[in-house]
Amino acid sequence: MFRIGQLAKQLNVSTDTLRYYEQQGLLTACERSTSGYRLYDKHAVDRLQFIIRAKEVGFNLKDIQELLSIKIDKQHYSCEEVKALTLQKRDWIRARIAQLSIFERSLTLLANQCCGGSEPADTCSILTALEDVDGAH
Amino acid sequence: MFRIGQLAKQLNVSTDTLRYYEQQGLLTACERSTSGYRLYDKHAVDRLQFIIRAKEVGFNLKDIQELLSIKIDKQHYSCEEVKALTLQKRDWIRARIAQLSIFERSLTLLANQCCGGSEPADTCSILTALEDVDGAH
DNA sequence: ATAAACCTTGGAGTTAACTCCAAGGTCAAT
DNA sequence: ATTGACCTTGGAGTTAACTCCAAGGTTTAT
Ligand SMILES: [Zn+2]
Ligand SMILES: [Zn+2]
Ligand SMILES: [Zn+2]
Ligand SMILES: [Zn+2]
Repeated sequence: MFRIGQLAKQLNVSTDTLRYYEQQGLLTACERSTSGYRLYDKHAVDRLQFIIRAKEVGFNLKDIQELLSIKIDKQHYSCEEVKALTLQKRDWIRARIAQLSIFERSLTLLANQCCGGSEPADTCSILTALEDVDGAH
Repeated sequence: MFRIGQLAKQLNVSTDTLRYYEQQGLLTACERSTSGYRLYDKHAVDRLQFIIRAKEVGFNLKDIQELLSIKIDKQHYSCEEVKALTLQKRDWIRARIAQLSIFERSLTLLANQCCGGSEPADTCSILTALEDVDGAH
């Protein structure tokens, strides 16, 4: 049994983060000391590790809540559901990437057309492209 | 001269958004009617159009503030500065894409390893990959 | 005994870009 | 004269995941 600071240090998160996770229902201390200190055991470490890993692959805390409730009751969930969650998140990320890629291309195009010189920006093609009504979209 | 609702409708934004832009110093009404109504002219349309275009290529409102202050005083800025802003934003977007791509690959890998069947998730490879201490990173 | 390091709670602040609301004033038409 | 559409302000709420703070209680070491 160890206290919040020790768990935090062990997995390199802040104690504030751990209290936040508890508040979000992700990771509750299994016990409290007589003075009210949170006490954790090895299972808590595993659970926190799971949370951290899930974050590393792109799940948000809401996703992770779902994953955790599946994890503690695997019999009552199917591979199908877990995979669906994973693919759904992947698709969301793909959509976000697609949007950002459009931005990236637009900005690259704009930058390529600008001379980047030190003369006044009077005729800067970036500015005129953003101004002009007939800007090709 | 027209009022906020007409400008909003013309460029398909909400009046709340326009008031927000004013509060952020992006677009101020050139005049107020005797009763306090915001009044805009053609220049305001151009300016709002500029803001919208800049958003469409990925600039945020803070970037756009900078672009606008360059735009209204082009003599005192160089192409170099405008291009730098553009490239800087592009690089930021590239970094974000890179992070998301890592997520995307991780999730795809996880999904590929899971059978996705309707049997219980007892041995689901996605869950075990997130649990196992020796998970290859 | 006392200082340092740790813990508690509740609540506010952060970022971005809005969005919504309440309470009230204005304007055009019927 | 009264409806309805429009406008004003100020302020709160939204999302995500923390982060920071204050005021106080606990533990450990010297
Ligand atoms: Zn140039
Ligand atoms: Zn230029
Ligand atoms: Zn399976
Ligand atoms: Zn599976």
